Amino acid sequence: MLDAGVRAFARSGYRNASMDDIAELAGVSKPLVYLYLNSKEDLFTACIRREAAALVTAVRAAVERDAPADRQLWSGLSGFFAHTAEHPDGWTLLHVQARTHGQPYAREVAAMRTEIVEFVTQLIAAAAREHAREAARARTLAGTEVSGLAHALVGAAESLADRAGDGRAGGPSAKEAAATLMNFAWAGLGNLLQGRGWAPERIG
Amino acid sequence: MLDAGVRAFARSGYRNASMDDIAELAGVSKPLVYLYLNSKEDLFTACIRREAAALVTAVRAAVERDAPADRQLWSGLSGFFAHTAEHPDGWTLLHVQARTHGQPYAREVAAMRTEIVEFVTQLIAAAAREHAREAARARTLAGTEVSGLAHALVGAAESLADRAGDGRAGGPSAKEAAATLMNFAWAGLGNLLQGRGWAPERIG
Amino acid sequence: MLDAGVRAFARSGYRNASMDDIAELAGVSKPLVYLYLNSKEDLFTACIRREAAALVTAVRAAVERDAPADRQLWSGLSGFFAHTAEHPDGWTLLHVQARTHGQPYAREVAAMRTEIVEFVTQLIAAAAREHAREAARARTLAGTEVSGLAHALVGAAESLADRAGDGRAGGPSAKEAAATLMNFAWAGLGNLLQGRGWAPERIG
Amino acid sequence: MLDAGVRAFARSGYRNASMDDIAELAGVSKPLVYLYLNSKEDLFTACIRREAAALVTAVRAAVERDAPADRQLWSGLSGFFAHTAEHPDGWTLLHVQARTHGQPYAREVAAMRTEIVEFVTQLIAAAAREHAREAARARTLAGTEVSGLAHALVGAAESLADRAGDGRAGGPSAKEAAATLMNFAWAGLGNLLQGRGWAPERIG
DNA sequence: CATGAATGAGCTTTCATTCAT
DNA sequence: AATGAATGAAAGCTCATTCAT
Repeated sequence: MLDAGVRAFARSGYRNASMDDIAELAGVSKPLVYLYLNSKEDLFTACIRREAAALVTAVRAAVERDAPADRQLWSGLSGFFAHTAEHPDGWTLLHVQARTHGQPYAREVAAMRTEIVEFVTQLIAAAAREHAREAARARTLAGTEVSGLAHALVGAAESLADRAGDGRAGGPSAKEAAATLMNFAWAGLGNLLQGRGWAPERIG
Repeated sequence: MLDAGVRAFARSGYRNASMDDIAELAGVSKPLVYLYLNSKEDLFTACIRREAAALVTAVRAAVERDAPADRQLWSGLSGFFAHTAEHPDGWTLLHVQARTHGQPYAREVAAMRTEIVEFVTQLIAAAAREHAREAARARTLAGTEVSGLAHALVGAAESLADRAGDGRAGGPSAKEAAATLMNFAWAGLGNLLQGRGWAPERIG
Repeated sequence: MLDAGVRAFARSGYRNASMDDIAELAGVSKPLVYLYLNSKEDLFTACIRREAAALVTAVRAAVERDAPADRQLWSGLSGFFAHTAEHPDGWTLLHVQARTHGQPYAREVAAMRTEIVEFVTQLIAAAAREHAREAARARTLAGTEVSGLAHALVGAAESLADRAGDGRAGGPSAKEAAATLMNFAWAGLGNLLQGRGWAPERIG
Repeated sequence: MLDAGVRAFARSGYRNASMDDIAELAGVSKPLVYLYLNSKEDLFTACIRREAAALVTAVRAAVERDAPADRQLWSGLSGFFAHTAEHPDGWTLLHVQARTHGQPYAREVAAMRTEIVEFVTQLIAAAAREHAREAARARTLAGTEVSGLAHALVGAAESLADRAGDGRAGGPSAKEAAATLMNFAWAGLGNLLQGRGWAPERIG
């Protein structure tokens, strides 16, 4: 029944998907939907929560604990791309629809996002510590720098996931996408740690 | 009058924003809205077009022509973040709402996005050429690599712009966001050019 | 200006014809229409009155006074068919549109119709008197009989006029239509006068 | 529910009768009307079809098969007048409203009318054959003459029915109206068959 | 005298939501 | 537990009508 909701909401949008459609898609009668999920808003919330939980769970399960930080990040990204590719409706629901319809829903996915960003932040911090052990003149990163990188990384990942779900099959595989992203992000991190970050020095 | 449309659509979504609301917000009567913009769909299209044009214009104006490629990219990003921060409703309209409601609108912003991605692609290619002049053992980038980088960069920028418009003031300034992104992407470009990309195989 | 009204009302119907259409058709601005004819209802009424007057005038002018009654009737019918064929919009306005939209307008054309029916009634009565002078055993007609014939005659004439205006050119000419009608009506009158009317005698 | 539609449409006209009015008249809520009859147009069509079928059925039932042709015609006319007098709204719907509002509806009643005209045509032809058996020097009628007579007869009948439905009680009864019409038309037929038609040339 | 600009009111249609069964 | 039947409320759109110029 939630399946029907996710699918309908993802494909038609919250307003366009009617409760009739959803009930029919689920193969049950409309009042039954109301019995289990009190209202359209509640149904939408329930769908979002389920998809958010599924996504977080998938990413968590994909992460190779006890591996080096970069490897953990890479495996997490792989898991993320694999899950969004396998559940395009769920991803659309979270990343497109939930954001489109005001506060209660947007907050719901914002919470999930924060969770992921924090996880990435910790990985980056761990990587920085690892790096510090190995390299001599490593500098310490400010919190905002780490957080900035994490946000950018997550943002780029979301973008790639959107692009993959655009319907054109034959795009990059989940692991390829993850590798592409690591190429950019990890290099940036390394440079930053060695004091070779990019800066608009030429400005007054 | 378009202002009212942009604001209402951005905040309530296309379906939820009623023509009554928009008319009231614009301080005019509903029939007047229909007199100037023939239908709700036309109004939506007009809003999207205006905001897309404004954004592209702003970015174009911000780019420092004749500067080195990285500097051009940075100034363009700064302009982008400055504009989206100053016009959060316009940005939401383009990036969230227009994508949510079917083909005609999505195509409109897809065109704008393509324009920007191509611009970034050219900058990256130019940077690669500059780099080739300076560094000895620079390798040539494949077209897909450049394009991949451009997409990731634009995607990350969009994400950061979203975050900035979330309403929580005190986020990073436009220039800081641009610098973060440069750090994220430019280093990746450099590493790629020197054949030092990240790859999962290196790890256990 | 009334021309435009007649045409628009006849072709689109009272509700479908908008004041915008009419003003544009008349080549003037809408407020001007309101200046001369206070409202849409007044405009409609004015159109009906004009067309009714024109029709009655045309029929009156066509009647050959001082001729025998049958000849008068025939010439009147000819005039009627000629006028309705030449002014199909006017005829539609009177016979279709005015009847469709409630009391005030329906009454207007009912008055005109009454006038015509009375005229026909008098002609029939005159014919009866003429007949009485010529034929020996003529019987006197009851008022209801005369009136019934007049009504039927006028009704049949209206029907033929409708059929003629249906757009298929090449129908019978006005004079032919009038002759056809005379064939039926006058014979019926003659038979009645000679006591050879049709009656359901066989019923109990 | 169709009753309400017929009544509202007949009295107010298609455009003037609002779905609110109809729903209220039917004692149900507006959405229910839309549930059963999909749109105003469909409701109108359904009303027309029902009334047309009812009228045709009533006329068919009234005709005394196996009686002589004139008797059949008379009984059919009686049935027609009786039905229209008993269902004035239905008659108005068919004869006034359906004709006023464009092709799909007009066609619907045109079909019914054709059916009736053809029935009358056959009766007249049968009468001519009967007449030929009895009278010696009967001439054969051309098809156009028969058809013209049928059209005129039906047209006159329609007109008389309109008059009866005008609301003024005390008009002629159904049988009287039928007799009047028979007098009007049957005599014409007889004269025609005997070559004694009326023609303008006979006069001065 | 004539009009461009503006609106109040109403119409058709849809949909989330609820009872009686 | 499950549903067919019904509705209140609202939305997009149109049009007769009026001022300020």
